[in-house]
Amino acid sequence: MAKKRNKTSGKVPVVTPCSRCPLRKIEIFRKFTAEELAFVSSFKSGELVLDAGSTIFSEGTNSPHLYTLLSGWAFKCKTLEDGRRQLLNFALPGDFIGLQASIFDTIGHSIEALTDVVLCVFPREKLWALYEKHAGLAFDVTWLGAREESILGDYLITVNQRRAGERIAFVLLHLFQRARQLGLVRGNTLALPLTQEHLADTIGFSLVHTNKTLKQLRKTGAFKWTGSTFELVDEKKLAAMVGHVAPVGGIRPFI
Amino acid sequence: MAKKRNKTSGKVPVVTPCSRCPLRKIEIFRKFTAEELAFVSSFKSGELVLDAGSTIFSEGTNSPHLYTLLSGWAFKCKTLEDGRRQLLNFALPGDFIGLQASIFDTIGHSIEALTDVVLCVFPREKLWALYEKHAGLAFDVTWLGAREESILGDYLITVNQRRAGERIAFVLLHLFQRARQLGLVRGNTLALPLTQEHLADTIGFSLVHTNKTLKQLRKTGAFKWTGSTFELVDEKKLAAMVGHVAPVGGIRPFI
DNA sequence: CGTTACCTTGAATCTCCTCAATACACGTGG
DNA sequence: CCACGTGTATTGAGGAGATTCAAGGTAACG
Repeated sequence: MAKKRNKTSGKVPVVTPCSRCPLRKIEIFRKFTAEELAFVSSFKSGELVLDAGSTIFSEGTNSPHLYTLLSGWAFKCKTLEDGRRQLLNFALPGDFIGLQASIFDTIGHSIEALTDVVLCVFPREKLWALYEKHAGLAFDVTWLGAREESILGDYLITVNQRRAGERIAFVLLHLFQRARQLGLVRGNTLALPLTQEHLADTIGFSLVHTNKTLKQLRKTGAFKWTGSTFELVDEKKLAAMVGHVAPVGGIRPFI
Repeated sequence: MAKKRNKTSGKVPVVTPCSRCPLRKIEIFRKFTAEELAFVSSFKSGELVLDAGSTIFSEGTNSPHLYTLLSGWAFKCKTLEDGRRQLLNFALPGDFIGLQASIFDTIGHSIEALTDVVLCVFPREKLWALYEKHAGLAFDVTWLGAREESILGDYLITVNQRRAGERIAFVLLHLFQRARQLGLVRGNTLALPLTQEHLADTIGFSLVHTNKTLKQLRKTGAFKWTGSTFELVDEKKLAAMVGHVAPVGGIRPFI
């Protein structure tokens, strides 16, 4: 893990200015007005670089900061007394992290880095100024919250009503599509930084059963997944297993 | 069902003005400033009265209206091709209905009235004015969205990681606590307008298994539930079965 | 008094879980 | 270089938990 750090540590001292944010080039993100860009630039107070496996937020705590994910993957999860845990959703570049903490003064889930990550840091106390001065950005924040709700609803029905194979197909397709929107897919191949245990905790099955179901799914030839390399061979076939995935499409804000 | 209508039909012609909204008296709702109250009053364009069983929103559609629930119970649900369905969350008086439709231009779930309901109607097109002129109310909208997300997260872990008995205990306790906050509980008794089938579709079990598990739970004596009357006999005992329920507490907005 | 909606129960079956063991890749220290 | 621990993936066997099918019961309503 220490070795991995080297990959990013060279960039650490230089904070990416919002005007040159690499995410702004991605077409699914909406364009800012000059005023909005100026505000967001002043809103951003720094960057946080963390290793894979780090905890970004702990369930039940609070923080003076809000984050957006600039690069890397993370996931939100809740843990039960006896150690069972549930992954709630994944965070990919452009996603907002810690909204609940700002709004309720305590966050209902932990957030953990799945890969090395870079986070943009915003002081929570200025969120109010955003609402007062930039209705468009305020609307964006609501949009991002509503999107989380929408994704959780999709997870809830998938994970509660579908069989093992369908659940796995849903999660894989969902993540692939989100990653593709962000330009993280080359050809049909994606660096998918999940273990089977993460997947098991997402769909609510034991690791063993997840593994056995995955074995069945691989036989269909719809995808290949070895190590951290995921290749979607036949998207339609995978989609057919799911029933339907209603992606939250359209142009989206990213702060 | 037609008979039930009589109960409310006398009130239909008279639209409750926001200044005399009965919900405003309930202490968990935050107080409006005079300006906010005036804006909300002008924002509200009418009331919609529907019988139990009516569909308020259909999955995948849109509407020129936003609603808040003034009285009665409703639930949000998603349906699969083969008819399996998943209840996502319940709506009680003061809850916002149709936010997703306003934000994404299409709603990801249906909403159905569980009892006869009265809804306050707001024109969607004025939502933007709310964001521009009343940052406080805009923040409230975000708050309500984040609360939905928080509740869905609780459902997701409960329904995915806990056993049958725990799931049922969670839902019953959750609903009881929400209803109590709204003054719907007399003594320890609540009019709970759910069937066992609704409960089954909430927790993700078959009706048969839900019924059998419920039978076991009743033996503990923690609650009584016959017909639409629910009595919480021993709250601590019920809470102990759940593990924990983290209620989204504190003062809340209602538009 | 028949219909409808909801609740209850039993029996057979299948899905998924737990326990347990093995295999492989990787990095560490001897 | 090899021995070892650690994290991840894989496989088998037996059992608990949930499903489905099927039948009956009760209360409300017209």
